[in-house]
Amino acid sequence: MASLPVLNQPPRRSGALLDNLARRMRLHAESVLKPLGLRPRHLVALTVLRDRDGSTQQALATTLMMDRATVVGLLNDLEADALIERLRSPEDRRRHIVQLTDRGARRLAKAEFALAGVEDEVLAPLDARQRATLYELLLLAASGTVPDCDPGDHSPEPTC
Amino acid sequence: MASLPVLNQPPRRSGALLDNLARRMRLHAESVLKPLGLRPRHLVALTVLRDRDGSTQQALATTLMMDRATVVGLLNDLEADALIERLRSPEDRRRHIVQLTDRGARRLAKAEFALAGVEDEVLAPLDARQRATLYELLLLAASGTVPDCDPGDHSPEPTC
DNA sequence: TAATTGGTTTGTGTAGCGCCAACGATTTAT
DNA sequence: ATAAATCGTTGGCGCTACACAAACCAATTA
Repeated sequence: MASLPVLNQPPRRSGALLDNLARRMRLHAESVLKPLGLRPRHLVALTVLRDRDGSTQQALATTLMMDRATVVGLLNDLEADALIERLRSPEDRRRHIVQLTDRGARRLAKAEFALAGVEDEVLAPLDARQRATLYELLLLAASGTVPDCDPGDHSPEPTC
Repeated sequence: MASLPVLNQPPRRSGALLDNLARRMRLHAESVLKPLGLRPRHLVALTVLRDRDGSTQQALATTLMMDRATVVGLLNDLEADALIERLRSPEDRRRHIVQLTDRGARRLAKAEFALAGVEDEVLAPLDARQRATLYELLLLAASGTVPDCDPGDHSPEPTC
């Protein structure tokens, strides 16, 4: 043991703050999303689908850590709006392959664009670089991967 | 506009990821917190109180962005367990000053310690430094200071 | 005295989700 | 061929958490 003098402090878990921040974001997001026919839950699914397109529903449930039944309901909503498609897998015809449609991608982009104000309000104390860092940390934590390391990389360490 | 070539990409809002991550954390945290007689919502309040001890309930509601009535319920739970105290403010005896008790601080530390496993699971892809960064960003965003706004201002427009 | 404010209680409504059970369709194991 | 397991689907039950509104007391301010 060499150099970690951080034993006296309480651990300072992020869970609670995460909870609070998510609630606040959600609260404001709802009204912004409503004109687009979306609810926060849908945005979660779409966001994941953008990076994990062509997933099985099962795989989706695993990534999202959600019950299968819940995912089904989610996808029903999205499919009813033609934002995603369900295709039968050729290899195993029990499976459904979930595909983001063009319409879905466009809607997602539109929603994210519309959410600028919400983020500005909730993440007000954070400057642009801090927000970028936050996003990267969240993405890393959520999916374990950084899809494409873009040039605007502000992460504190060279993960990519 | 000088050096950021990031205009073609979708905005990549953090909201959805925040939502998902918070849900996952919460899901695991519930079972860990139950033996301690706490629920996630309580931990949120305690965590904020650690940094904003001696706040008015109104101030608490503002920082947490919660309805006053909801905060009352929260504090009722905590006070029933002697984790916080409500003291009348000497200056304005209408107000209640919320104070974290020793018991409350100890309970919070205990809870955070117990949540180590949960965070390890949910934030697995993040190393210690990244987690620290995440916590700092979350805390900054959460307790983000409405200092210039005079306390009497409840108007819906964020003019300040 | 009247109006306002901080906190409290109660009730109504909603969103989101976990969990379980049952079912068709399909695949795999025996 | 028959049985078992798997994927998606539907429906139902229950729970947490919260917003919102109304009405109230106590204390402060006009």
